[in-house]
Amino acid sequence: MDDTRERILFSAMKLFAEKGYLSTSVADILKGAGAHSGSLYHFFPTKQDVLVAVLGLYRDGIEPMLLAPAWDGVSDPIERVFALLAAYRRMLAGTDCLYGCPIGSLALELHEPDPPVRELLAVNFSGWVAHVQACLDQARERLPAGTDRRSLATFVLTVMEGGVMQSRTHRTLEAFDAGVSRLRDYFMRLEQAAQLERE
Amino acid sequence: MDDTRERILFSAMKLFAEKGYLSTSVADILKGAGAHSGSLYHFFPTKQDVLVAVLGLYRDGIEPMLLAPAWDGVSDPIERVFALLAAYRRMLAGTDCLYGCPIGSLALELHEPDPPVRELLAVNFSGWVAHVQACLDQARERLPAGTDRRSLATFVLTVMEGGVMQSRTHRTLEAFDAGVSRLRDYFMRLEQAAQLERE
DNA sequence: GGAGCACTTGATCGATCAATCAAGTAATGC
DNA sequence: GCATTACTTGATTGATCGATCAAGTGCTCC
Repeated sequence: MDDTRERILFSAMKLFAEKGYLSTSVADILKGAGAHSGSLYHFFPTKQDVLVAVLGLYRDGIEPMLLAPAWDGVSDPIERVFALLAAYRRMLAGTDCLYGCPIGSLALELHEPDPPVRELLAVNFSGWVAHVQACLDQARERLPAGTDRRSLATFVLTVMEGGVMQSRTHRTLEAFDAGVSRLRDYFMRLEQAAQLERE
Repeated sequence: MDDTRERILFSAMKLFAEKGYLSTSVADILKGAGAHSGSLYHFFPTKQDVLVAVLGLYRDGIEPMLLAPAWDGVSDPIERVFALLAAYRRMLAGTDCLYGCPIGSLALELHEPDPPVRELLAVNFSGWVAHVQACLDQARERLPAGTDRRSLATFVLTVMEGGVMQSRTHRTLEAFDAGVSRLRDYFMRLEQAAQLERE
């Protein structure tokens, strides 16, 4: 079959998200893919190259797999930011707070990742932040003058990842919801301040 | 010697923070401690029990090892919150953004930790949040009436952990600093709002 | 001084790991 | 119809893992 490479890739993606990179053995990946070790090593020089390919899938999937469904029917740029956070909340809620953001998990699991891996983790974060910043840029006039929108977009990712981490640990949505509520409050105050500026 | 147990414990603490739990072998711990496997297994039934003991050290060390030095000479309760964040910033800066919060790293590395481990991770987070909330309670009158101070304290940990994660990945303090700046801005606006309320 | 206990030493175990490789199959190009 | 290339199969390798254990050391208490 021609799709062996893809079956291996998606099996690895699933397992890395569920059990992490180190706890997933090559044998696990092969079992999930219905393939044999020779096939995996035909397509990928090492296990780490499988990870690199998986991180590439995430990078390329941000728009079509994550943002498109999350933003379906949501046009307001600031609401889109919170719709994205709501998508992560659904992921947490749908897995009893077991799985949140696979990139964040891998980023902290791999303490000193080889350059290509760290690069791809960083690219995934940057891509996410860039899309959020595009929303903020669109809502530029609703934010106080001089707002550092790149910094604010980074902050949104910070709140998401920090919330996911705590919610996974406590197995409760409380920390994630607290983060989103506080971010809501912050945005509300920013919009209020911008409103006052305009008067 | 009587301190073998302690040497093992502190060697494990150091290595878990540097390389994570899974990437640290029992042999690594023994080498760092100058001990032999029989000694380790005399004091701890399994490697996981070493982790449990290390997490206990962190839990008991929050006040004397983390807060006391961070808050030395800082009495204002809200400044204490940011002094704590500054301590983490120093940790990041002093290690080229390699090491941030060991609890956060372990929390995301161990995807489905055994109950005692997850419990101790959660207890560490809760203890940290409780101390921050104590600061906020002290500054109660400087915050808007009805502010959920527990939620706000959780938010502070969220910002710290999310910032550390990104800064470690990018090997840059930018994301961490962005988070702290935004949190500063948020607190400033909260204090302003409380000020207006009082008039 | 001897029994009992706490702890150390280090060889060793079976399991599991990522990775290799020779042999085999099937499709393509000429 | 033959050679070439792409891919599959699965046994196997050596390394490393957490954990065990029998033997030994040295202290304490009576």
